Amino acid sequence: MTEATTTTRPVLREINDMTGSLAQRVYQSLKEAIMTLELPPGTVLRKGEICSQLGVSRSPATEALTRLAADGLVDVVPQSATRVSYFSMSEIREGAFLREALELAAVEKVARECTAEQLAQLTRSLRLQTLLVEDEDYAGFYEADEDLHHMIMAFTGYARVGTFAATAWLQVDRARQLLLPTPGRILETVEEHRAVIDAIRAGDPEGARHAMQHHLSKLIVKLEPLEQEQPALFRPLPA
Amino acid sequence: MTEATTTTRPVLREINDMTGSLAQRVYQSLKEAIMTLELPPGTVLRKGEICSQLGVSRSPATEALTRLAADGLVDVVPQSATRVSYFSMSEIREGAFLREALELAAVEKVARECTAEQLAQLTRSLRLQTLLVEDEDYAGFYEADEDLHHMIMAFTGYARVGTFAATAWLQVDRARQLLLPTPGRILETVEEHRAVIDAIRAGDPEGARHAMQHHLSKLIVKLEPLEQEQPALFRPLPA
DNA sequence: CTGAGTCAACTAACATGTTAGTACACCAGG
DNA sequence: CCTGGTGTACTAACATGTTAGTTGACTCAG
Repeated sequence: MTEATTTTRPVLREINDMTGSLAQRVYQSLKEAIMTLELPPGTVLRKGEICSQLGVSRSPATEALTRLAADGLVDVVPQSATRVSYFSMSEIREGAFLREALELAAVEKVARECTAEQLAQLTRSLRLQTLLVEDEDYAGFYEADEDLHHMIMAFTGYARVGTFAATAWLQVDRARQLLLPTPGRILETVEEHRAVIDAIRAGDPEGARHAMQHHLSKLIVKLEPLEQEQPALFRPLPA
Repeated sequence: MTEATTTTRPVLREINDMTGSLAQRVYQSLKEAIMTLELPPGTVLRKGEICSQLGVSRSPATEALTRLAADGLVDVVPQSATRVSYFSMSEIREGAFLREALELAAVEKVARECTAEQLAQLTRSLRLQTLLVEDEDYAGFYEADEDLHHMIMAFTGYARVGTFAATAWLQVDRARQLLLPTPGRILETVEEHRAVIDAIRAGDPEGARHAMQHHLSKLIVKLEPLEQEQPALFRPLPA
């Protein structure tokens, strides 16, 4: 009764229905929970808890934590503790900067050498987005939005660009969970996407670049106030 | 006498004089050997050998290999073997693309908001390069060259940009070991650096961007012929 | 009441034992 | 000679035991 139960709850997704090595699965499970804020910043991750909750030994758990540390999603205090990393506005800005650099380069390249089939896929995605907005299906729109961006990066022909961008984007994406989608913003988003795709269709790299830059600049503006609104999620000590 | 000694040689740098955790040190040691081609592509890395050569147990060795796999420097065949990854021209092009994207964004930002002190540091680096060229100190020049690029990325104020760029650049940097520095090229390099810094000094982001793009484009041209010249180092099977 | 010093409990880091998947050599059959 | 199956040796992946560094609570002097 009086015991102070801390974090021993079914927060982690079951790993049995996942694919890959155990370490890979544990990593995915933890990453998901961190990104959705089910494991909020500051949460202490104990190897023992992870092992018992997911039913694995310490080896895969250790590897998972190592990878999360590399991603910057957890902070390891040697010999002491591992915590979910706090938000940091400077890291969020940095992530946005990196993502912008990569995505602008990508869209520029795609505008220069996009095939008809690829263009058709982009156009199809845009039409889907329009439909989802009409249906007010926010979750679906969110997914279609991400798909479009992934598509553009995939069309560069460089497989790892997407991976890199995703890693760079982690801090931004996590913070984005705190933003509520508004109908007005979503309509704007579709129009911004349209501008990007129009420029790609026109084979206008410079135009595509600017359209994408305009699109991406909208997000960071929304994120900036978070530090004031949710100070608890941000680094208590800017160590 | 007749025994076929494979790879059991003092290829790895001693880890005792290094800092950080054992895993970190093993990682550094292996990475260094791979990047300098002392461990050429295709070399099989056995945990056991690494352990005995460096005098550590399998845990830190495993973590090191995991990180190298994440860097794309080794290919792990599950349950079977871990090999130093082969060169791949498409991966090299991809690395160059990523690095260009990041460095152009960086130099653009720096040109926009560079302080007097930072500009002085850049100018100093350029002067040093001039001296090193006169002395025909190629190794020193190589280092000064890298310093300049790191400096520019550091001046963005974003700590991880450099880390990201370094990771993206790994394949390119490894391939670069095969290029012999020529006096003519080095003189050109200094001039290209000068153009970049001049544009930064002038507060001309667009100009700095183009100067840097011109500079970076020179390298990939030199790398392209390598696939024909050293086919053994490239992927035998484009799996 | 407050501060430094001590110590016990807990953790990550490291070492080692165990399991299971892979690849290669060998052999039987065509 | 070549092909397909089988078995063994070897590896990474996983589990578990051990060590050593950190933290925070407790003690006791000021």
